[in-house]
Amino acid sequence: MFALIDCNNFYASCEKLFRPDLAHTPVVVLSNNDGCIVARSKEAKALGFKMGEPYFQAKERIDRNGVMVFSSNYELYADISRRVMETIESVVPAIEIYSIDEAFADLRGFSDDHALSQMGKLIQSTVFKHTGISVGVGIGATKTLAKLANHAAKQYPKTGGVVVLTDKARIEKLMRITEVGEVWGVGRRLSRQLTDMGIQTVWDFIQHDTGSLRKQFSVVLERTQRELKGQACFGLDETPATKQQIVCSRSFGDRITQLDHLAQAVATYTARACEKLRSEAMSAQSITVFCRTSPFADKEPYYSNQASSQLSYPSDDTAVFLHQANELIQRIYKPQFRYAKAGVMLSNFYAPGTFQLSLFDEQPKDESKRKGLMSLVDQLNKQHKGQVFFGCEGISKPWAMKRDKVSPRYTTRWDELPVVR
DNA sequence: TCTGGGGTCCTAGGACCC
DNA sequence: TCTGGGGTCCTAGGACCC
Repeated sequence: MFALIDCNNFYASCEKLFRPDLAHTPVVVLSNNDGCIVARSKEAKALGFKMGEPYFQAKERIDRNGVMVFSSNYELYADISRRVMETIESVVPAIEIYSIDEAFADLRGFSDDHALSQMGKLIQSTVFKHTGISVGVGIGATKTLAKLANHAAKQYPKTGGVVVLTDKARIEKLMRITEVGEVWGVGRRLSRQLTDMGIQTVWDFIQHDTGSLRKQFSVVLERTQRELKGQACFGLDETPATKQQIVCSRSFGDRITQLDHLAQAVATYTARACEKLRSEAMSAQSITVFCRTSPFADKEPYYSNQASSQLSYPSDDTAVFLHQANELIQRIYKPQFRYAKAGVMLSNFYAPGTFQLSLFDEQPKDESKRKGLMSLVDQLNKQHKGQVFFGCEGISKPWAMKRDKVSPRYTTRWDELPVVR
């Protein structure tokens, strides 16, 4: 048995946590650069604001309806997420953290519906008591069924936010009224293709012949169908797999035209990507740099390009990658464009000591001094982000992203603690 | 004027090996 | 007349997730 625990309107709920005055106010949270709406409180949902809606298009309706707007504050959300996950972990035998606001739990050994339902309610009330965040809990024989149950828990308030999906008749009833596009693993594209084939509901979908489903689509969709029929294809991953790539990219607050600004931005992203790399205790051999103009500006020409390079042996040294990144951005920069976004991708990872040199490779230099320097830089920046940085990252950063409406980092900065009067 | 960021997995096809 | 079979590795592209 699996449970899927999902925080309700997570980012919006985090913002409300320290603002009791906003308890019944509609709240939306914007993506990086204050671009799109990425989270909505239930009041904002009721007003019809959509996920992914561009802020500038919604702004007039936001003002008119007295909606409170926040820039995203990931430092806050990550800390609240950690508290939620730790609480769930203290109640259930094992969990897999699936995203910042979701976790699967293993409920093996719980025999009857009543016990499962009690467990779901216990998770819900404990998380709320410890963190102030409300969650929905869906329980089923497979992960995909737990997801479906969770969807029902959110959709139907009468459930109280906890749904146990084990009873055959109940499963059929739910599947007959749920569109196939709601299923975990069926996105926009597949959903349209399936509807075109006459498969509208989840129930239609599980009646379809498994073999032909695999032939026409892929093994991925076959597994999804099997999971919905109660055959578990996915287990609980308690230890997160080691990353295979690290990406750091941002849209700019203002368009960039100058090469030195673009190079500064790329250097900043490179430094951040290397920091993440070291926190994974990995080294990378490849780096890709990309930049592009806005795909939405139809009055100006579109340009997008990328370039990669390979080190002769893997590294986790920021200076090594900064050098590469600078060469790469010089290669793809063209002066006549207004750049909207750039990014850096690290790949080809090796754990320490696992890289195989070839007969004619030079022995890598002794890097222990560099390692010490990098770990010191990481330590200092952990205490206070941006405390130490490379000069090529720039100082004034005129291209930095917009976050005009960011709330205090209430739980992770001494000077931003909430004040009670 | 203004449209996010960071990931994973699978498949098909090409290059190459014996 | 007759033109193999079996395999790996890599990459690009497409789908999905939050």
